[in-house]
Amino acid sequence: MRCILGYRAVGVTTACFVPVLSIRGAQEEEPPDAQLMRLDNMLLAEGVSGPEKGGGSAAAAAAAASAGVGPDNSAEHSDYRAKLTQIRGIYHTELEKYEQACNEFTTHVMNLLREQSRTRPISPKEIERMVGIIHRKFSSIQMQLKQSTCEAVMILRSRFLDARRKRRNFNKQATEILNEYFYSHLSNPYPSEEAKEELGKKCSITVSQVSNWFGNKRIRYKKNIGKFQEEANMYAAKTAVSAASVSAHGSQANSPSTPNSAGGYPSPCYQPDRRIQ
DNA sequence: TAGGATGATTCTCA
DNA sequence: TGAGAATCATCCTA
Repeated sequence: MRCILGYRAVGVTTACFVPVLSIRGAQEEEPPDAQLMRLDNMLLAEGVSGPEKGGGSAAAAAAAASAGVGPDNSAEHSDYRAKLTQIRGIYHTELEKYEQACNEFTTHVMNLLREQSRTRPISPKEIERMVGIIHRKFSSIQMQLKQSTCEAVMILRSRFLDARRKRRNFNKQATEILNEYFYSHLSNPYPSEEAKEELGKKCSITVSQVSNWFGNKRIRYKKNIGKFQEEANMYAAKTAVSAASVSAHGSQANSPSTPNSAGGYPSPCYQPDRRIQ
């Protein structure tokens, strides 16, 4: 029996159905359709069930996206996708096994009834009822499989989100780059998507991390301008020196990503009277 | 080890 | 949908 993150595939043998083939079994309630539908929808949304487009990993990628995970390729993300693919694989294998077992068992029971029909009369209704019982039993086991799969996906997802919460401080160079951009655009510290992408590349972080950083920075700057004054002056001076150096050499102004400073951003524009409102 | 710094998440609003 | 604000969780340093 395989186990991923506490997910155990429910094994199936025909033996486990023999004791329940009784009239009492026939009177058991139908599996709740609403619950089954919810499980089906969830498995579909998670990319576990449903049509497989471009392999399980594609479905898992879609599921990762549905888990609020951007299209980055971090180790955590690929690990998440790999585990989701594994869950998907097990789910489909088990589902096939159930279907096969169901068909085999139905045939087996039909044969038994045929044998019995030699000694006693068996009506088509009775046969139909037996087949119905078998199918209902297998359906309830399928539902257990779906429930286990949903649980496994939920556990995987929550662990993934927990992992994301664990943070690492950006390296010094990345913080420098972000600060340089922030203080040189203090009058409008809202980088465009392109700028965010470029900053992300330079700092080896994702675009959403850049957005987070700027969001945090704007608020924290606004809340305590006094505290950041020194930092602002430092970066302003730094950028001014870079700009002066560039103009002295007069050759780097056309660099694609470094329009006005060695840090790659426009000339310093730190002006105490032009800050975030 | 306490407290500040910092990245991430969530909620609200325009 | 992006920004602001509050908050959480972790890191870092004295």
